[in-house]
Amino acid sequence: MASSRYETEPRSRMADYLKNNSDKHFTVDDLTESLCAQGRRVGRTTVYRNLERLVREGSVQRFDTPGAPACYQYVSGNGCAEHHHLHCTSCGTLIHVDCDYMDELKEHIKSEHGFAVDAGRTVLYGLCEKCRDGEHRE
Amino acid sequence: MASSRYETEPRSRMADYLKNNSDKHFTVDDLTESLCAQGRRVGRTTVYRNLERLVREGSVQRFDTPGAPACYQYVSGNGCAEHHHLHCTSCGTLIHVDCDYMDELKEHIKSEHGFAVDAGRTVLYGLCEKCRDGEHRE
DNA sequence: TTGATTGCAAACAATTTGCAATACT
DNA sequence: AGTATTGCAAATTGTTTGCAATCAA
Repeated sequence: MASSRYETEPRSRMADYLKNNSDKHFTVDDLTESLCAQGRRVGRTTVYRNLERLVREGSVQRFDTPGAPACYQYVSGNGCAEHHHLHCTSCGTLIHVDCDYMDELKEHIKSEHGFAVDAGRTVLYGLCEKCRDGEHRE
Repeated sequence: MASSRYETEPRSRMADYLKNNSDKHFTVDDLTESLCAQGRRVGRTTVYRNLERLVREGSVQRFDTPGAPACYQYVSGNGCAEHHHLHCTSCGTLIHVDCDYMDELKEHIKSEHGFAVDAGRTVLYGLCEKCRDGEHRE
């Protein structure tokens, strides 16, 4: 199941960086820039390819927001595939939700609507607390 | 609030077509082709622009699937902004879910997690009944 | 007639691919 | 040495924009 053959410097540096900043999410360009800022330069193509791989392996989640470039964020390996994610459309914050309600929901949708929700692929969009407050003030 | 000034033939034909096929979803190219097949040709740009407008006005919903072109589908004006949608990642079918469970969920997420889900923008991805059966047989 | 709409062609932006140079084991 | 990986440049793809011609009011 392991898809790596060689352990390369750019890839491990990418993985480390994402893991050490697991509270943030990055576009390919963000990441490329950050990695280059560490000293050795890394090509954008490589970042694309390794992110794709990390997503496939499950340690990184990809978020697609309509017009913008995709965002990537480290997810703590196990667990994230089962719970849902909330993504704030305003500030981009990602919230992990792991509670019974979600499980019940999944169960309900399966039994009542015959549909098997893929929690790992599903993101609920909306506004986080902070951004909702912000809107009021405007 | 009405954003139309002139009523044009391409636009009304588009709207009609979408409404008359509200059980299906279309990419810009699908739609352009179908409209051209009706006789008078319509430019892709026009389709883009009018879809954008219909989405803004709320009569059409837009779905973004990662790599693929966006899909558009007529939604019966009122109501669709409040309920959730299930999108089958295999066959592309769109299912409208309007039941108490979802409302409760929204309520729960708001009170427990401080997050206001935007149902209109949120799509739950997974497999519909038909496609799940299909997978078993393979 | 005035202003909105159309649609072509060109511009853009995100991502992918071909391929020679390079790094890993 | 042999194979995977890198990274540039070029190609693709979905979408947007400039602008002159056309259409609705």
